[in-house]
Amino acid sequence: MLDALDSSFSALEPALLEELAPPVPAGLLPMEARFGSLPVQRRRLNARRYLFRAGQPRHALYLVHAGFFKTCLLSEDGREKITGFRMRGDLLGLEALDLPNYTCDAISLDVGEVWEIPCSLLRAGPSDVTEAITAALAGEIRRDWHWMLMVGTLAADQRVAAFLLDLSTRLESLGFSSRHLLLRMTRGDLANYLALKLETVVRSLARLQGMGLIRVDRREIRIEDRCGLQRLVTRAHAVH
Amino acid sequence: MLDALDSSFSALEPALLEELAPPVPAGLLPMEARFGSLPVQRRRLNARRYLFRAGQPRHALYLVHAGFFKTCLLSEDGREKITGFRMRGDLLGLEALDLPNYTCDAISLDVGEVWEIPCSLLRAGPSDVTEAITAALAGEIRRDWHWMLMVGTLAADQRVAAFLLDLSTRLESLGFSSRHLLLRMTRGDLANYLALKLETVVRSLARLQGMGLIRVDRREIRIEDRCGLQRLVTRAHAVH
DNA sequence: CGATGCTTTGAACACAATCAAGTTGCGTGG
DNA sequence: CCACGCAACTTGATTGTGTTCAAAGCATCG
Repeated sequence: MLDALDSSFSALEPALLEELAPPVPAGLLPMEARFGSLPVQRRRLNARRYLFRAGQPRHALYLVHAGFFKTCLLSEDGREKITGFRMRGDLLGLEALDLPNYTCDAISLDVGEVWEIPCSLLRAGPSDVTEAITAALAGEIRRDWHWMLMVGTLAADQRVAAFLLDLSTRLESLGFSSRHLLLRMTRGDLANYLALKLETVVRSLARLQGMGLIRVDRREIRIEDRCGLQRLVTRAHAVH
Repeated sequence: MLDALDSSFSALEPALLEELAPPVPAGLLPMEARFGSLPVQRRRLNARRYLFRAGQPRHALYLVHAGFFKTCLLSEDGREKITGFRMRGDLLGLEALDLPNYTCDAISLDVGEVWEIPCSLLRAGPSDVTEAITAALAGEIRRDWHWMLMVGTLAADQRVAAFLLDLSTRLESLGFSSRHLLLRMTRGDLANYLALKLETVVRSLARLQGMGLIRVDRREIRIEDRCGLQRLVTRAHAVH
């Protein structure tokens, strides 16, 4: 269980962080180029730490530089929902940009580093910063809408396949391998995100492996037949 | 079928539009106050018209002043998804604010009026306009996330109940009755939005009526027991 | 080691989807 | 005005996918 609010720094070996933030094809990410020169504070986190929680006062935005995070919604009656997995180049806290407090939890899935972008910098910043933020906001909306489309129209196996393809694409754009994925989240997290049950995700992965589309070994996924996955998703019987 | 792109003006009786945009409790909506003084073009639409389509060049944002709209995503392989129902005070086109083209379709559900906000106005406008846009973007993200939570954690009846409660709240804030709802969308649209099938929505509405929570007469819904609806939603067995 | 958290697998069940008629309401045209 | 056609809606019977419940397997780490 995650019950400790621990935002303390931790001594991470530089080599480890390097591995988590390999040089991307284009060098620095656009967002990093924009903020790297500014006086942003860098914060390192261990795995399974809250970066922030819903309700806390929001005095900054966070740019993920290394590691992986999940953002979660928690309703009053205890229902929980992962709204997204965030990685290098993603901004955390965007959804509360017009509010004094965060409205979701942000939790690290492994060791990571974030750059803290104070609000003052956003308000007074040059217009290209404002534009970048607007783009990030609009991009999040488009991402959410595609999630809606996926969950609303695809069956379990297709959702899992679509997730793997999307993750593969995102990782590739960050300079990681697109064939060989290392899932940072548990099966339970994955199920929650895809609006399925843990057991269903397990069985879907097993079925995809049975079809020869992927190879599963614990948290490691090897994509054997990308086109086959794509076909599985698109030739949707519009099931479910 | 909606196959005609018709953005032409139509002669609507002023009285009809008045009825669709009653005086809200606070008078003018915040958004309207902000843009009402500026030289925005007003456009009237009949029912079932495309305001814009995915792929079209985006030269404006639209503020809904009267009527109801839906925004839809359409995947290449033909899957369709309604991403939201939009009403007075909502902005259309937000999700493409950083792109040259729209990424969704916006369709009127009945006669309506939108105010066209050209991009130039957004870029050069005063900072309070920028802030309002940011707030609208962040608000859309929060709305989408709550949709995810709902669809990911609630069973069919609960989703329908949650939808009715949300609609009731939104309509009330616009000066409409919160007890007596007139659905502007078909059962099919509703089902699509809630990630259910048409028949399931019909049966859910029938069940809610059977429980004495609502009264259904075609597109008219009377909320008989708001608390009961709320309880149905919150005391979620975390089903599904 | 034993403890814990995560994952896998099996069997039974339930909810929503599917398939198939009908019905209702509404606009159109005879 | 009624007859027609069509789209939206309702209802029933059946099926199937994903859930639920239960138990066991397997890593990691104190």
